[in-house]
Amino acid sequence: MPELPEVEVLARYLDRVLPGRTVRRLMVHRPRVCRPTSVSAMETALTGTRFLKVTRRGKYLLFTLQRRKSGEVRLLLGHLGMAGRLYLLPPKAASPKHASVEMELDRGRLVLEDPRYFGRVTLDVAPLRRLGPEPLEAEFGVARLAEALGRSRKPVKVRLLDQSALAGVGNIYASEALFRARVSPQRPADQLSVAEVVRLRQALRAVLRAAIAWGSTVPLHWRGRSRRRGQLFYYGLAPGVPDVYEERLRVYDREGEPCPRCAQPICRIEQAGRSTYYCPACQR
DNA sequence: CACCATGTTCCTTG
DNA sequence: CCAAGGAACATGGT
Repeated sequence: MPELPEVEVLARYLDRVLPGRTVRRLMVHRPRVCRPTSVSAMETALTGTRFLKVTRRGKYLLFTLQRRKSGEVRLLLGHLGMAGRLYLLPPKAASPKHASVEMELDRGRLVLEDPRYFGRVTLDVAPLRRLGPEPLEAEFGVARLAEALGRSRKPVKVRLLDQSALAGVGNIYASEALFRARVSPQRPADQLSVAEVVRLRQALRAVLRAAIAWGSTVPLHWRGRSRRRGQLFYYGLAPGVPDVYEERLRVYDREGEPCPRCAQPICRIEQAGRSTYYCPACQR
């Protein structure tokens, strides 16, 4: 689920629903998700604060909260890891099996459901300083991408996954962007031509923007009632709804299928311990 | 049982 | 300094 577009879609949704609501109680089922912040520090810092806004940086959710009396503002970081989902539940609904953190609000509960427990909810904002530029910002020109790539001889696919070089690109969209740019994932990052960097920048932005426009690659499903009354909540895939997740991806998880451009079979290789999908004929 | 999985960090080896 | 590899985190799907 969660790369830049999915986190962006979720942040936009939460920013419509959370501002103004108060954290009544924090329930940390897995203390690890807060590290290095302690559970008690989290409780002290968050209980009684109000959401001001929800934004995104890389794959992180940024929750800005304010304490009413003092006006003190704090930042809470959320990360969905590999499989995390964040959504609102009605006040009395049962906790999901793998809820790692729940926040009881004035109406309902904000739940991080995360079967693999790789997700984070923490007051430690240090990870933000290590992030590279945002690929969708206007300032992210060819020069910025060239700068991110030019300092590394690693394969360009591996470099794209480095969050300190470029923020928000994960394993799916790295493959997809390289395919659109017709650049081989195995090319050393610092050896792309200017024309290739131009294509890759355009491809990255197109792929990410398309996924956001779609509503994320994994279709978001909304349960509950009226959107206007804030009853709506993100719940992932609804039962019986076909998973159109993969239909939009051109190469990811399509080993052996015909390339949509030249019909040669898509290849899967392993890079830095992770799968890369590409067309050896189109991408050089 | 085996192998794979949308992420990040830390550690070792060269 | 860099690159590359592995392990750890923990669970579920095929």
